[in-house]
Amino acid sequence: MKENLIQFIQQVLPMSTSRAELVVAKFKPVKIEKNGYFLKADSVCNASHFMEKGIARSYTYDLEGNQVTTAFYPANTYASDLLSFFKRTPAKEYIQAITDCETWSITYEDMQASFHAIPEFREFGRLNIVNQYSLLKERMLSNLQETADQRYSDLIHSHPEILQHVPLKYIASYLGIADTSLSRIRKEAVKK
Amino acid sequence: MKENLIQFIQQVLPMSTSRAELVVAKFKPVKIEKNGYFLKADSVCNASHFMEKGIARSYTYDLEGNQVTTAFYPANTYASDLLSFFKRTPAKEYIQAITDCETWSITYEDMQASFHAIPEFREFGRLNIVNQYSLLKERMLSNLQETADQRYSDLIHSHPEILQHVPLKYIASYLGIADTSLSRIRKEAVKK
DNA sequence: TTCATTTCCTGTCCTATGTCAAGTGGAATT
DNA sequence: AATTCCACTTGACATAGGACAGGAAATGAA
Repeated sequence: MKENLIQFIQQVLPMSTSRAELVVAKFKPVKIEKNGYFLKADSVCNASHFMEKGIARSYTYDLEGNQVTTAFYPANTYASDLLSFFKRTPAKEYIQAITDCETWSITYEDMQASFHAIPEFREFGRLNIVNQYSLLKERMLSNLQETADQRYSDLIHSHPEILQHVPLKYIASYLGIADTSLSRIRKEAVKK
Repeated sequence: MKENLIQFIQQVLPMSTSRAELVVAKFKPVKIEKNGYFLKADSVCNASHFMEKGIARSYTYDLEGNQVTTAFYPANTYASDLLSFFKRTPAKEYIQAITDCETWSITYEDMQASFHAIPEFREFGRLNIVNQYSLLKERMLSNLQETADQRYSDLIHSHPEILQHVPLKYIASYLGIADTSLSRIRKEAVKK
């Protein structure tokens, strides 16, 4: 049942399958319907989710009150507000299901307990955060250095499933451009 | 001697000063002269540094071979290539002293040993990474949503010491703009 | 079905920023 | 002192992307 999660963990930190089964023991299956919320802003993120099926996104609001999509979470990625989860502070973001989703989820308490009991778990936890940090850094660099059409092209090549299910306006704000601009970029891209 | 480091740690994770002294025990003083390197690309980051004095920056090269400054590390911040340090992989970045620097530094081996021995240390380590992640996220959002002159203004207000010591071209590439554009932004800013 | 809403595309015009080339002043080198 | 760099500025022009308004197409509700 938890093969994907186990594989994900072994990819972050190689370990025997028997150890990995210990690590995943406290993850429980959760289903969230399309448009439902994993997390709402101003509440403390109490669970951390591995995406088994479906696509979610995180978003927040800018100063003018517009929604800004900050990340997409397709299957086999890890969805959580790290700051809120680990520091027990109110989240600044919403995490919402774009399609029906199934996850393996673990609460803060269970994770802390497992961190204490299972050295591999805490090492996995640390490396998982470091990986997220690294992905974010690459994304920031690509925002600084690449043009919007390069970033769009990168996104749909690395995660084509996003294009299938996600409204373009979400993708536009994720890329940091107006939805009209994305529309034009797509028009140009078709020509090539 | 290590007051600043101890204060930094207690700010990340409140704990008694006696516990904090355990945590900082393995940090050693290091001096790096202006233009010297904390870390070079392609080597594994073997030490993690708390900036006691001075300013450093990290940089990498873009596809056209231009240097891109990715971060500044003024006093009382934590300078390290997290991915290289924790995953033991070759760094993609250089970390260079912009002025003469003094740091408190710890090796990977000492940190791993202390992680095992001191629960507060590993909790501090995790929260420290989470904080870095959160700062990076805020920076990415400001890159997406704010104009270059807003970002410049944010930077010099939050870290005025950077402007004193750092060549403008480094600041420009950090902000993701051409140095000529930064020059014009500064001209406009003077008027206001 | 019909009506309302949302999503997406397109045209026009505008602004922020990039590119390239030239020039100034200061610091370092000889 | 003369020379060479380097950091920084400035001007002219080009371009990516934003703002706003209008309209087509898809979606959802009644």
